[in-house]
Amino acid sequence: MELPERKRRILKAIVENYINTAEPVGSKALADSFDTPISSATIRNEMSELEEMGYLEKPHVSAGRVPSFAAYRLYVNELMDRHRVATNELEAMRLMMESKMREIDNIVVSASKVIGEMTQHTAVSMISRKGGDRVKRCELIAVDSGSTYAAVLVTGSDVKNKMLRLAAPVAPSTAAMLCTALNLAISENRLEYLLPSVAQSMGEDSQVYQMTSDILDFIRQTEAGSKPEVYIDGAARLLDNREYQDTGRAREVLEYFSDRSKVGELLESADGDPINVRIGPELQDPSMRDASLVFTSYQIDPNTRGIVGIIAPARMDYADVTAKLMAFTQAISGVMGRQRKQLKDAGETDEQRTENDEDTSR
Amino acid sequence: MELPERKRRILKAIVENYINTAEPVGSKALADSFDTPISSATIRNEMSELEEMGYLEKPHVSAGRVPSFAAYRLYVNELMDRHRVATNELEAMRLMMESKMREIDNIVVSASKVIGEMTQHTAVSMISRKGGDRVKRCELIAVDSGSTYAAVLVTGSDVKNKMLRLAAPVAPSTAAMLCTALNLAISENRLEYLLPSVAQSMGEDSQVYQMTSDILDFIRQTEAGSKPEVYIDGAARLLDNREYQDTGRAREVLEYFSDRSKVGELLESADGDPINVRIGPELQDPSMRDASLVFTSYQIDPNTRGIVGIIAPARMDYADVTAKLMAFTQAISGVMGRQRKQLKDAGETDEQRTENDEDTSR
DNA sequence: TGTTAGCACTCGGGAACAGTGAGTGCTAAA
DNA sequence: TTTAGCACTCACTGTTCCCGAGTGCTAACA
Repeated sequence: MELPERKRRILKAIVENYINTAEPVGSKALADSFDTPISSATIRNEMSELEEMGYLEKPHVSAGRVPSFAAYRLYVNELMDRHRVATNELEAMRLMMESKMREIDNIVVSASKVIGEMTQHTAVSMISRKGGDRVKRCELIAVDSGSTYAAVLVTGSDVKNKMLRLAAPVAPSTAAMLCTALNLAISENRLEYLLPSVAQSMGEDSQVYQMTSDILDFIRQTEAGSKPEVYIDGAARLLDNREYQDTGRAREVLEYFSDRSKVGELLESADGDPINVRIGPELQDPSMRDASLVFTSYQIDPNTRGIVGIIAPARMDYADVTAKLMAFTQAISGVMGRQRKQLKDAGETDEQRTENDEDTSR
Repeated sequence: MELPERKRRILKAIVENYINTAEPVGSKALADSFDTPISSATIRNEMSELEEMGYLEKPHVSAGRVPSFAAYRLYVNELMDRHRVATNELEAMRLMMESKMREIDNIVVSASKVIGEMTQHTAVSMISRKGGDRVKRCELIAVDSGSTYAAVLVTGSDVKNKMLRLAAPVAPSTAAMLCTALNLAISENRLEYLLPSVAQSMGEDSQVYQMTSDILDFIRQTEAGSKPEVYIDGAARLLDNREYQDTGRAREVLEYFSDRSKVGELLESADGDPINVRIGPELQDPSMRDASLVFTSYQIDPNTRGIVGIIAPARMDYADVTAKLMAFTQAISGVMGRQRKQLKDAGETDEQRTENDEDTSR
């Protein structure tokens, strides 16, 4: 059931007005803001119908109307102007990205910083790896005289290391043997037989047994996929919004933020859309009831993608935020794409790595 | 100039009263709270003298008095009862530490969580390494067909790795040679001659040159000491305090928190004292003017120490907080000590690693 | 039939105001 | 030196009142 044009225009105006002022909007003020002359009475009629349809709410009888969550949803889906970011803003973002990427050695952190500063909202950012990376190889490196080793795991796209502190030294030659056995087990995909066999040959009390067990744990952990790290930038900016002037509310949300895994789950839910918008109740969490999350994802490499978004009151400038997020994704994909392409090209021409490449890989 | 006994008792009572109620304390209420009968008029006289001496302040003429920062300082230095933590609380802490240490793989995070939950304040925690760790060895590991290597650096106490993405493949044998050269240069302490010599033999455009340069950067970076990671737990708890009901103030402090390096600097300033207390203006930052920081440090290994503390309004229960921090340090040093001792003992008896050991090294 | 003008009604919020009570400083007596 | 007494201050609270923005309804109008 399509909303008639005039209702759409009115609803859009109400949402935008409310986004800007955070105050219930009344019929009179709204009538004035239209260029086509239309009386406040007419608007009142339309409003009361929109209210019946569930798009508007009255805080109390003699106040104006406030958009419902359904209204925000409709606004985002159909009403909102998908405006482009001004070129000077784009330029600013590009600059910001460049400087941030240089100064901070992590794309996730940079992403949240850039988006946070651009939108002046709380930004969240994380990296999501598709599937657990299979461990391809393992190296053992003696750190000191032999009672500390570092286990280094090589996966398809990453290298991880972990210190193994042993209760007694293990000879380098023994470690080397263990390493060979491990790599054999890895390549033959027979990891589960390794521990029993070590137990048999060396005994369950041996340092080697302990070591093997630790390494296997480490491998399992790595393949299970590390819990993704979630970064949050500018949580304090939340307090700038009228809806969080009440410390109780603010506390709830900040508390929610501090449980990164919840935020991470939310972000993981990104579907194929370029921009995902979750409004208020759609976030499924009471403490976030009057907030919205807008986020997008970008490819970092074939099985890694970054997700970045902002969390702000449901009354937020969706048009602005989505535009900025889009611009960001484009910019970053540009950088990434160029980098990947370079790598390929370079395979033939052996040309020098460029500045961009260096920035992000650092 | 020593404060007479009665003034001390009155000041102490005022501070403690204010800590509990967050409300200006008046002469009458205070007189009642003393067991030795003493009239409110007398207290008024004493109070007005204490005010002259700079220990008390009046929010306005007909309110009670509020302790000044100087009063807090005096309270912490001389007046406060250094009470011990109740044994059941100690037990709770021990349990908490055990579970946290198991579930979170990082001592810094655990420390802040435990202290944060114990005190119900915002906890900060970091690790500070004495001096840049010298790199002792370097390994190169091929990740894929040769265009990606991982550089693994071994320092006295740690192992770090970093991916080197190359524009063109480098043969494993070449990498091995580079590795040997690197280790030679490291052991002979002649790193600065390496790059020029690679340039000469391989050319400045070569992948090996690029690789060497990246590795040298990485080494330099590692030896310079990574910027310490600072963890903050329960920032939202700040909002529970009356002094941060005002969102403006709260925002300032949260903003301050988000700049970890500032917090880190503060913590680094720990001197030899078991407990450090920085009250209000002593924090040297306008946004922290009415907050205090109480922190302590504990040894992790010979040149690594952990620092943990809490940030809360200047009106905080110093006695409680310091006691809890002390208890924490003791507990953690106990764990660490046992671990170290075990390592040594184990050298002779080759006994199994214990649970504690495993917990913290994970 | 849809739109508009007019009107009575609602109700949150701000201003004005008075009363309360916890607090103070001062003075004079114990 | 301490204390009782007293006058004074002033934040805070509750009440009342009024304003005005906003609504719904009705009747006139295009």
